[in-house]
Amino acid sequence: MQITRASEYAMLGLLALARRPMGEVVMLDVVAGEEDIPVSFLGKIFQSLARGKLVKSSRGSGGGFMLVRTPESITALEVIEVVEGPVSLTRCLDEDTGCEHASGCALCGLFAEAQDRVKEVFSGTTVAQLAGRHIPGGMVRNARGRERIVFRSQQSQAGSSLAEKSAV
Amino acid sequence: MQITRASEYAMLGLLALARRPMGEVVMLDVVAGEEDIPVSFLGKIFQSLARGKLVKSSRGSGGGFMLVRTPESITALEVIEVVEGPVSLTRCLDEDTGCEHASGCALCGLFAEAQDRVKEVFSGTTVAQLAGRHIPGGMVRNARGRERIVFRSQQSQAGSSLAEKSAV
DNA sequence: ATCAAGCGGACCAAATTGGTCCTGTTTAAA
DNA sequence: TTTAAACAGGACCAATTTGGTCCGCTTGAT
Ligand code: FES
Ligand code: FES
Repeated sequence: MQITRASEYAMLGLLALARRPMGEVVMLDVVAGEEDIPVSFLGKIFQSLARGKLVKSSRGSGGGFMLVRTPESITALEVIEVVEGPVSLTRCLDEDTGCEHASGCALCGLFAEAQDRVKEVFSGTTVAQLAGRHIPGGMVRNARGRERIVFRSQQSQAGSSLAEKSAV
Repeated sequence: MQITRASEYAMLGLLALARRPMGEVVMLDVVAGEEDIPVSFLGKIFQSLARGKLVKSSRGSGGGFMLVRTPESITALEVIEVVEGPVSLTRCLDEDTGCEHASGCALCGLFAEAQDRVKEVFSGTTVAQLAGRHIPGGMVRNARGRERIVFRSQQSQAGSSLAEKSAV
């Protein structure tokens, strides 16, 4: 269950759609600009999202992407699995390759439990919930070299040294 | 928090030591043979374990490795962090590189929660607990091409198609 | 017809994974 | 005091994954 940039970008992209009225079509570069994601990479990711029936694409002038399901019905786990495939915390838990050490291996049980916990977390969180918590892109993003405007998160993000940099 | 082979081998290696009377010195190739791990790779891993003060090595004839702490006191999390370093579920949670999207990002909170859950699981399990559940290597291992002797795990490992292959 | 968008595949560099191998050093024992 | 057994450490390696880019194709609206 490794979370790569692709999953993160997918989630952020969906959040950008979720912030808008349901059914609104948004162009790729708008989303990419809003969340500061390389547009060509986001294109790839939204292709997966479209294949996974989470968004619908329309081509040509006036085209773009829209949500096909309500943000409340899309869980983070779905998003991750759509973009990363059926991933697992370790190769031992992988469906096809499987565990070399057979069924007696205590580790498999431990790993499986840990994986279940993270799946619980992700399947218990929806895009809508995240959209509610998310401060829209333009305000917050670091943007790889652009100015950073940070205001204190309502989530306790303990030990973050970002607090001092506020209001710069 | 990606679990690679190194972590798995480290755990299995420690289990091999934990099965023996405390303080017994075991050679690398014995452990490797017991758990079916490439001996040269296991050597590397045990170097980390030694640096992490989980095992002590002695060189020369009659040398090998021994536990320096009781199996009850070593948590799975410690082992993983010793061999993998301070790993995180996603790069956004990485200490140094950090999160590009600053403190307002709702995803960070989600990822952090998921990561906390898996850390809970791993820090709540000791080598001793696993050793109790683990069927010793020679009986169970698949051994990349060697014969496989499987008997049903006492852990419910649901959906495992291995059951049919029992007693082959 | 034409232009604006996404589609899809080829391609890419860098990092990581999962090792091997060789040259030490240390230590016990012949 | 050799000598052999065992780990230490570093160099090296191939395969895979990650995080993208690019370009030509198709689709759709005007
Ligand atoms: S074999 Fe990898 S954990 Fe059981
Ligand atoms: S920036 Fe990666 S999750 Fe917040």
